[in-house]
Formats: sequence, structure tokens, C-alpha cells
Amino acid sequence: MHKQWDIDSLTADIIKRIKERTLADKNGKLPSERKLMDYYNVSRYSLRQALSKLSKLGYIYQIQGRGSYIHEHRYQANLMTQSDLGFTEDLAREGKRIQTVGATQRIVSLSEIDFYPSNQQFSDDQLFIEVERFRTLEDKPYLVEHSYYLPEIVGEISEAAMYGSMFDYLSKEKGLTVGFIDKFIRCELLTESYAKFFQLATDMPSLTVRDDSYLREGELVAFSKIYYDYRNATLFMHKKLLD
Amino acid sequence: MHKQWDIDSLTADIIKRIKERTLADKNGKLPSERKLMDYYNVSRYSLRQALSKLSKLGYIYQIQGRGSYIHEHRYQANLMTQSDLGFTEDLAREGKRIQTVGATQRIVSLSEIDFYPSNQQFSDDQLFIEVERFRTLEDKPYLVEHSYYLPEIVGEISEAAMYGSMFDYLSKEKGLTVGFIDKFIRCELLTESYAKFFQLATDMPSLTVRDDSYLREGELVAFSKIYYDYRNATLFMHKKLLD
DNA sequence: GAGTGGTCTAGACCACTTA
DNA sequence: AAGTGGTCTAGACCACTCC
Repeated sequence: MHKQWDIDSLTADIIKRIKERTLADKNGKLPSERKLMDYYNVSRYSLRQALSKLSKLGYIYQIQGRGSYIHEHRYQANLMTQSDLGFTEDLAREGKRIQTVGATQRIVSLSEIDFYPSNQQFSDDQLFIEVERFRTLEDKPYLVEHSYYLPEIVGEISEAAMYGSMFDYLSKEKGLTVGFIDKFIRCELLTESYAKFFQLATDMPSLTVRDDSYLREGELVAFSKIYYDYRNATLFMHKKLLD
Repeated sequence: MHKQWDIDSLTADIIKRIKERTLADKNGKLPSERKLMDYYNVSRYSLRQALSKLSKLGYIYQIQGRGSYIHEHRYQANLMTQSDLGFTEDLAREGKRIQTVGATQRIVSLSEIDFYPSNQQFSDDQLFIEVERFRTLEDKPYLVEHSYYLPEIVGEISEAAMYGSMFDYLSKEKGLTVGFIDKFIRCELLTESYAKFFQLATDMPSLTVRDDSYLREGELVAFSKIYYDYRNATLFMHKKLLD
């Protein structure tokens, strides 16, 4: 039988085989692209799309004229990759349990917001739904999410949604599809209440990810800032040179 | 006449035209991919490679069935993008002047190093060339680079190279080509001497980028940690959903 | 239905490595 | 010379948007 592969399932299958160690030889060398094309019965384009993803995730590296090799990188706790970085980290994190242990919402005016999106002008009477969520990973403090939603787009936000995935909520209940997100990664000092959540002293730092979330149509729907415990949060990237 | 376009020059030309505002209509809508293919006389593949880069850089977004649009994002000082993140920020930064204002090097043993690469085992008698470089951007403190080079690969490092681009030095003087870099972005506390350079108090934070630099052949050649002034450093990323 | 971006195939040629 | 990854072309079909 011939399974049909799309790029995502192809990528997933290769990752699975890399982890099982059933694809590479004992030196960590993978079969050539031509052999993999035949094996999976996909075109060069599709195969290389998948290999490119594997490369960005740090699983392999490729050398022109020589071949593709597994790139071991030691397991690190709470390592986020660029592709992991979801709407507000609502994505499944390899079976780990993320819980919201506290959440508040209120309506605020322009003068009350703590930060702004990158390229938006608001009128003076613009209102926002301010949401603060305190979340744990495996029952340990993991992040604080401080968001502003635009009420004329999202309407009201139910209490139930506050404790679940905002991304799914907007998609399923409101029919809103987020198309892309601009991210600004910085290091900032914690306020007292956030520091307390992480059991840190006030003025200790935090790795922050500012998100500007846009609908597919290009409209800003929310902007937020996520604070991570600086002791735990690491963002991983892989850079290939000569591009 | 027909200029031949490769993907890099194609990408650069579209960026140029976006900035000049000579490509999009008044609503920020770009010509369709088919029109751009004809205009530049390239294949769909090449054009979409270029558009994909523009998308990751935050210049445009694309909507299936509708078209491609310019995505304005406000200019921010010292915004790094993932593709900017070079060997040690040696890349040209839009004409801004980066200078090394202090540099030291010494040979150290395994027990003396402050941090380790992600997936490497060293023998107990492994030696390293430790390099510390203090660098300014437009004469203001910008970053401190703390690196360990593997002497059996790079040999000695000349004093001249310490004040220039290590990347160019390895490439031109040593014939070593860095193929890829793993990056680990974190937030850490500054030591006294680094804090002093940034004119900050000790224990103030810093955005750090840990690099593991590998030769094209997959051998580790150096590992380093770059400390940025947390008040100035912002890393930009663009995430497209439904991938 | 026409036009748009998203995906995928088949094939070609090039640059580089290895033998 | 053979094999590898890197680049590029031409063309097809699909999913979605707009009229």
C-alpha cells in the first residue's frame, strides 16, 4: 500500500524515525535525498521542505556534496523553539500539562494600558479588554500573560475561555482566525505581583515575548506580553549560514 | 535587457520597492504572484521563496484567495531579526557603526570555563581560547561577547582579529567556514564587570544569546554567550499560523 | 467563473565532495 | 566520474475570495 504524505506528516515521520534511530546509519548519516524521495514516494520539493523544517528545529544539518546528518542537541528543560511559540503558548508541549491558575479581566481605556502594539494608532476613546492569566507548567509557575483584546473584534470573553485556550476560543466560538503574529523578545524587570507568582524578588528579570496578533485579513485583534521565569525559559533557534 | 535574478537579489529588490512605495497600490496590496513572475521573469518557486523571506522579515503578509499586502511595522531602534543574528552580530547593521572597545584573550582549562555548549563532551585536559570583547553601537555600550574557541581547530587568534570580525578572520585567514549555529536565548543577571560596561548596577539583567558555532562539516568550533543591554535589545520574529 | 495564494510533481543544471 | 545537496524552471491541481 502507498500512504500519501503531506509535508507535515512527512516531517513528523522523519522526526519519529530519527528519534527511533531507524533512519540514519551508525555515523548519523541519513539516506540521500534521492533515496528518501523514493522511499516516501514524494517529490524533491516536498522532501526538501520537510528537511528544511528538520534543519530549523535543529534535528539535522546538511552538507553540500556530502549528505545529511543528525545533529544531536542535548535535551533541555523548557526549551521553546520558534515554531513552538504559539498564540500564547497554548500549544501542546509534548504532553506537558499547562494550567491556568488565576485569571482576571476588565475593560480599560487607552490611558490605562501598560504597553502598546508596534504599529497601531488608536483613538483616544478606544477601549480594551485587559486579561491577566497566571499559568503553571507541571504545577510550577511558568508564565504570566498580560493581554489586551480589541472588544469591537472579539466581543465579550467568557469566563470559561479565560481558563482554556484563547486561540481555540476565538477560532471556535467567535469564528476568528489568527493569521500571523509579530513577536518582540526582550528582557524586563518584574513587577511585585508577577515576581511573587514566580517566587522571586521584585525587580528580578523576566524573559518577555510581546505578541501582536493579527487576523488573516491583517486586522490587529490582540496584543500581549508574556512573562517567563528567567531561570527556566530558553528560546532555541537554528541558523544556517550562506543563505 | 533582461536582468537575471537570484532569490537574494530578488528579495532585496522587492524590499527596496516596498520601501520606495513603488510596488504596492495605495491600499498596500502587491501585484499578484503571477504578475510578479512575469515582471521579474522568474518562476513561481523563486518568487515564492523571496515572498516567504519577506514574510518572515515582517514586510508582507499573504492571504489565500485575496493577495499579498504590505505589513507596516514601526521602526524600532536596535531591533534584531532572526536572520540578522549573525556569528557575533558582525553583520552590517544598516550602516550603523559597531566597534570593539576592549578585548582580551587567554588560554583556559575545562574547569575554568563559565558555561558549556549544548551537546559536547570534552576530555578533562581540553583547553580553550577564552575571548572577551566589549562592543559599542554608535559609541554607546551595546554588547559583551564571551567566547571559547577550540584551539586545535582555530589555532592562534591574532590581536588584530580581536578588534575585527571573528567570522571574517576564521574564513579568510584560517580557511574555516562556519556552517550553522545553534542559538539559545535567555535572560540572565549581569556580573559586576559587565554591568559596569553597560553603566548598570550589578545583578541587573541582560538579554543573552548563547551560540554554538559549527563548521560546515559539523564540528564545534566555538561556543559563546553574548550579553545585550536589556534596555536596548529586542529580537523580532514573525510567525505565520496554519503551517 | 475568474483570480488569488497554497501545495505538489517532474525534471534540469549547478557546486561541491569523495573516490 | 559518480554521488551529494543547492537552485531553479514549468506546469498542475487545490482552497479560498470576490464578483
